[in-house]
Amino acid sequence: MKKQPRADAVRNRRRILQVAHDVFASQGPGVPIDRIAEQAGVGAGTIYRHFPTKEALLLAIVTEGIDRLIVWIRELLEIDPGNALYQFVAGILERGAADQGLAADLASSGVDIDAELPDRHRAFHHALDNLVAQGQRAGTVRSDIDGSDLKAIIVGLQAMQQHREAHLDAPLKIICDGLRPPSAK
Amino acid sequence: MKKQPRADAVRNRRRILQVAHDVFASQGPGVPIDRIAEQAGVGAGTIYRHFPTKEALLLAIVTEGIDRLIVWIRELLEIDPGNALYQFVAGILERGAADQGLAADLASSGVDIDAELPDRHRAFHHALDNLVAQGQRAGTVRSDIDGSDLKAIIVGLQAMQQHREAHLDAPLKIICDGLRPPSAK
Amino acid sequence: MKKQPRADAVRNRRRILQVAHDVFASQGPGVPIDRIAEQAGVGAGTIYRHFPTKEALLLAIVTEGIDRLIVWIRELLEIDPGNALYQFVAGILERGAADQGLAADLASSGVDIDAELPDRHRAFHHALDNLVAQGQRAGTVRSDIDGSDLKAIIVGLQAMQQHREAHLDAPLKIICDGLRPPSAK
Amino acid sequence: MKKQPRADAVRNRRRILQVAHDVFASQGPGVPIDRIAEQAGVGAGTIYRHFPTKEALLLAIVTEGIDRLIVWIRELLEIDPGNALYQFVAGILERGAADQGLAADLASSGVDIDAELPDRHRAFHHALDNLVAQGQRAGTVRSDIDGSDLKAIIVGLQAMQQHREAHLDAPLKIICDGLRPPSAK
DNA sequence: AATGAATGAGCCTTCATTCAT
DNA sequence: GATGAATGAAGGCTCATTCAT
Repeated sequence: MKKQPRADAVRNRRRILQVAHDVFASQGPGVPIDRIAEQAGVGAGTIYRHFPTKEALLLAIVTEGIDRLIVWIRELLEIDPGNALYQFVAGILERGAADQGLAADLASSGVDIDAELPDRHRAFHHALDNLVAQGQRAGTVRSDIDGSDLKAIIVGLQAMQQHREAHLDAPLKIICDGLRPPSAK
Repeated sequence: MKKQPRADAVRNRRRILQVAHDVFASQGPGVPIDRIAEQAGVGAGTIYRHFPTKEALLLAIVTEGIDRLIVWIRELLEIDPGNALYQFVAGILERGAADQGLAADLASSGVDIDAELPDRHRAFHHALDNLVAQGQRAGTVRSDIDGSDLKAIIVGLQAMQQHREAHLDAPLKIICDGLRPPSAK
Repeated sequence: MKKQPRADAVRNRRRILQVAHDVFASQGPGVPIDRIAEQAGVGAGTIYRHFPTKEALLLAIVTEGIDRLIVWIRELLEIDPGNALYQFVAGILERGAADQGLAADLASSGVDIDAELPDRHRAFHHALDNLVAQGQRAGTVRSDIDGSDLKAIIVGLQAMQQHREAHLDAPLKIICDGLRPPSAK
Repeated sequence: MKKQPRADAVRNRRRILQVAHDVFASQGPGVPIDRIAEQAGVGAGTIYRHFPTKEALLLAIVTEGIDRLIVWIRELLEIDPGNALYQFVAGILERGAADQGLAADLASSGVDIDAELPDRHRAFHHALDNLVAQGQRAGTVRSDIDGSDLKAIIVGLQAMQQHREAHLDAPLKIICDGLRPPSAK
């Protein structure tokens, strides 16, 4: 039987993930591991005990981000299936979209997230398909798109959010309007 | 009177810019200068003769990209002011708009393009304002947006194009529809 | 409370300082860091862990050298204030005063030691002033000079020692005789 | 029979020597050849046509400096053999001692001038021997020194001059007094 | 388990020297 | 002969990763 991990080890792992998340989100994936260790108040070696590689750490963070998104989508759908997609899209721009700015950076640095995390990939796409489908069922979303298209839109939104120079209210409106069925405008 | 640069130097400079463009576009700004030198068939020193810094090389490439976009916008406006914006948006997704994918990478690696290239920044924004305004004058573009909003959209489009997993026809349609005036849908 | 540094780190730091001292003294400050690392049996990175910059390493060495000189002056003054200056001057030529030969090299390579190490500068000048003043009080040193003049003399002596082709007995005698008060010759 | 060198070639050679002299004297021997070329208004290749190596250029400069010193010594001896040495020593500190600061730098960078320029070495030592001997004959210089000792003194003076922080009047007095015969003080 | 020192490959950049124009 | 572009070998420094403590 697997030994229970020590309490402090668990605490360290969480702390590292949180700190790494913040640091990477604010300074990009280029930050040295040592800086994260310092911020987290642990030794560099400790990080490597929990994550075999810097890339593994990054993937862990992205995984958490995706999981959060999936949960969030589920919540939104439970409350208001017809508007869930619009709330989701707006939310991406408002809050922790930084999570996934990381994803973009990672991607552009040659890491193929979908290949590294096939299960999350599937789960995420499933959630997105759902999000779109329920909106279509409610008649609030145009019928000629699916989850993949939404994925692309999300990627775009995250890029906007990362390089934003000003308010993104108008771009958001453009996207939302574009997502509605022809009759609804 | 300043002597004109030597023919071979000019050729090399062009070759370096082209190769660097391709390499950076496909592998991000992290690629070592040596790799570009190798690809271009020149010594690393030669690159540094033409560009004092790796960053300078990157900026030169981005500058060229922006200039091309500006020219392109002008051409589109001359031919068909009402649809120019839509052709532009579609074109970004089609052709190797990786020019600016670079810009995004650069930005995320800490270089502030707008600050480094203030004149291009202005010129580009001017062109975008124009693109939007003429569309609005023709009645083909919604009236509550301006060039800044288009800039954000472009950033998003480029991100989509860079991380594309599948066709982007639907996302493009979404954006274009969203850009049209309410009545036009 | 700050943890005390690890034993091996301390050992390495000392070893690096010693090796660097010798190597720089014998080959000038131009030697690559890698060579010092090699000589010291450590990786280049280890040197940079202890000294953030090559220049910092050089300054650390010079600092140690100056400190040694200051201590030495104090000792000489305690034993025989009247002759301390002469013993000091002679000692510079005898022992491996290459400490400061380094200083000269450094200076000629654009590093302003006095500006980088203002406290050592002051302390050293203070010691030199003392050395001269006590000799003057004892009547063994001419009265129209001060510590600054001695500093210049030392610089000269070190240069002689570094470029020496033959015995320096006579030059030393010249200097010592020149330092005595008129009556004493 | 050897072709006459072209007039412009001669002019270039002189110009390079002069510029290189000034630049090296003021910025040390570390300055890139290209900078000298630029200052001299010639291409880097031109320097290499005249001097096979950077070191060769440095040696040429030093050679000229030594030759100037030799001539100067001869002149001083013709005018006032008894005081020539003192005028020489004082002159080193006043004027173009920078010539030879170079020599010191060169030496510390591993070039053995005496070995590279054996004839100048001999000639210079001969001149120094003369300078001392004639002073001794006139009774103005102590009898227990020779040209080699003076060489060391010169090396020291040049070092002083290069690192001077303040007036060198006192150090000069010290040296001169030390050079006089016991009775003369 | 944690620590943080050590490692060493790799990157950007410089510059003496060569060579095509 | 002159030019200045091209070369490529180093050098300083960083940082992911390993390992002794």
